[in-house]
Amino acid sequence: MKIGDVAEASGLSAKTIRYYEDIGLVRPLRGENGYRAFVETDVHKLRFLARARSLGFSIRECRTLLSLYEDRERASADVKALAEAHLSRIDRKIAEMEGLRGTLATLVERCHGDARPDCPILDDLAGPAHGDEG
Amino acid sequence: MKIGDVAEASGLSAKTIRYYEDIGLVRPLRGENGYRAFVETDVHKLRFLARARSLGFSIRECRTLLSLYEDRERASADVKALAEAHLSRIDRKIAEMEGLRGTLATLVERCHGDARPDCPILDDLAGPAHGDEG
DNA sequence: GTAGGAATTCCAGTGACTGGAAGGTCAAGG
DNA sequence: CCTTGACCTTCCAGTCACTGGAATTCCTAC
Repeated sequence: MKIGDVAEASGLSAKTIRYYEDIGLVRPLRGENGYRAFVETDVHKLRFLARARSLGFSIRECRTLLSLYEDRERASADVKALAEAHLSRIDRKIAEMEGLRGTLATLVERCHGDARPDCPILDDLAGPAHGDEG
Repeated sequence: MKIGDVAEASGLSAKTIRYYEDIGLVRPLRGENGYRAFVETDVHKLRFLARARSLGFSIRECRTLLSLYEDRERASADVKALAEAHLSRIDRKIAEMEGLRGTLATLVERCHGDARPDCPILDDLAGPAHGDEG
C-alpha cells in the first residue's frame, strides 16, 4: 500500500503519516522506487493513532498507548491509569473553560451592544472591578 | 518603569512583554542605557492584554480589542460581536470536550484495571466497534 | 574593583502538524 | 517514444504564543 491509500484508510493526511514516521511512530518499509510500502499492521497502528489523537491523547501518550497495545503481556491497569490521568486533565480543562465562559457571558450580557462607546466588556478588560484603578 | 516592575504590575513575564513589543502590541520608550522605559498607559495596556489572554482571546483578537479600547469613538456593538464570536467558539470547544470526556469515561469504566491483558480502552482505540474491520 | 542582579540581544525549541517548492515515478493515451 | 497528470519523494519554512538559554552590558552596593 502506498501512502495515499493508507491516508484514506486511516483518516490521517499523507503529511501527518510522514510526520509520524519522522518521529518514529510507524516504520513502513520502502519499495525499490523509494516509496513507502505499508502493510496491514501499519494501517492498524495508524488508525489506532488517529483514534487516540481524536480523543485528545498527546503524541507522547500515544507512544505509551501504542507500546502498551503492542505488548500482549501488559496489565490493563497501566492503560486505565493513563486514561484516568487524561480524564482528569479533561475535567480540569472543562471546568476552566466553563469559568471563562461564565465571565464572558456575563460581560456580553451587560453590554448593550449599540453605537454608544461605553462598553462593560472593555471596562472589565481594562481593570477587573477593583474600584480604584487610576 | 523598567520591565521587571511592569512584569510584576501586569502579571506577565518579562519575556512575554518583550515578545509583545516584538509583535507590536506595546511600544515602550527607551532610556539612554537602552532599557525599555514604560509609562502608566503601557502598564494599563499590558494588564488589559493579560486579562484578555486569560479569557482566551487570541493575540489577533487582542489586537482588535486593544484598538477598539483605544478608540474612544468605537461602538460597543463591535466589541460585543467579537466577544460573542469568542463565546460561541468556547461553547463549541466545551461541547467537544464533553463528548470526548463521555467516551473516555465509558472506556475507563469498562476497563477492569487489573493485571489481565485484555483492555476495553485499547480495544476501542484499535477499532471502534464497527464489527467488521478486518 | 568586584560581586550580584537585572537588563539587553539573538537563537533555538515547544507540539503537532501544514504548506509549498523542486524533483522522481508510474500508468494511460496518442 | 513522448507527454500528461496524478502521485510519490525530500526538505525548508511557517503556525501560535511563548519559553529557555547564551553572551553581553548596565547599575548598585560593598
